[in-house]
Amino acid sequence: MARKAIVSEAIMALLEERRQHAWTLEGIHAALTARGIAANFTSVFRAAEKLAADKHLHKVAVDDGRIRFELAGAHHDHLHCDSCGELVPVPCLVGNAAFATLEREMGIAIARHSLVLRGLCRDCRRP
Amino acid sequence: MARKAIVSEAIMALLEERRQHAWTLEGIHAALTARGIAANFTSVFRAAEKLAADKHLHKVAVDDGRIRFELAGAHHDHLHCDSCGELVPVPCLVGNAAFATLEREMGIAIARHSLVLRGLCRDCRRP
DNA sequence: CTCGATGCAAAGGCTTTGCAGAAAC
DNA sequence: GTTTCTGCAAAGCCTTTGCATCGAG
Repeated sequence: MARKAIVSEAIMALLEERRQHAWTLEGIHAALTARGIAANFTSVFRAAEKLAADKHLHKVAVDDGRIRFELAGAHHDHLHCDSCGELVPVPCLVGNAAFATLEREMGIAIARHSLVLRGLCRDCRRP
Repeated sequence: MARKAIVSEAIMALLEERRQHAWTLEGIHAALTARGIAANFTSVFRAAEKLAADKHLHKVAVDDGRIRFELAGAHHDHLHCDSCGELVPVPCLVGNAAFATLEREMGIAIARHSLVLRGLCRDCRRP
């Protein structure tokens, strides 16, 4: 190491505070700025990519085309709300047994997965 | 209707021939070109979007950031191969009972879902 | 004439890279 | 000095839109 990774540390600290929230780069950047860490957007991008490469963060893709980052750790899936666009964490619905069966039947190897539900979050369901 | 939707029909014909394949716009465009239908890329984009809006096609998002289109119809999920990048159709692993339980427990409404597995497809698993 | 489909060009949105400067060792 | 992080600017990539034109009714 040759220099203190301020941006990376700030990102990790931010995401630790909301352990299951999935952030866009823009969201991370805005949140850091809001707390007085005026990091450059590119620096946020590079730090987040590095953290993801180092397995500290996960990248999540949803249909709106924007990548989101969240803390690696206890696995969970997501509900992408059709109304407000939030990506809400939900417990994982898929059991290991299902994966093992599928691997055997199809001859594939499953390393991880991403389940994105579409519908309405709790708040948007009852307006 | 005011004019024959040649591009839309060509897209539907193409996707009907490989019912579970998920196509990028670029892939559709190339395939149409290859079979002598020199449609403009924009026209492919608009036709595909319209077909998706009309529920004839589904859009699938994966981590590489490129949207894919496939025939709507019998639901299935996908394996995104870490090696070759193909999006391979696999049978759905999630039961309706699981969704119903989750809806009740979390107060959400689930309309549909997208499960993308990451790992190795059959061909890439044994090189 | 009217309405939707098409083509070409250009703009958009978000992601990614190049390069120079700064900081820790 | 070496290495890594940071910032600014610019490029890239794919998606999307504007505008003029074409074609079927």
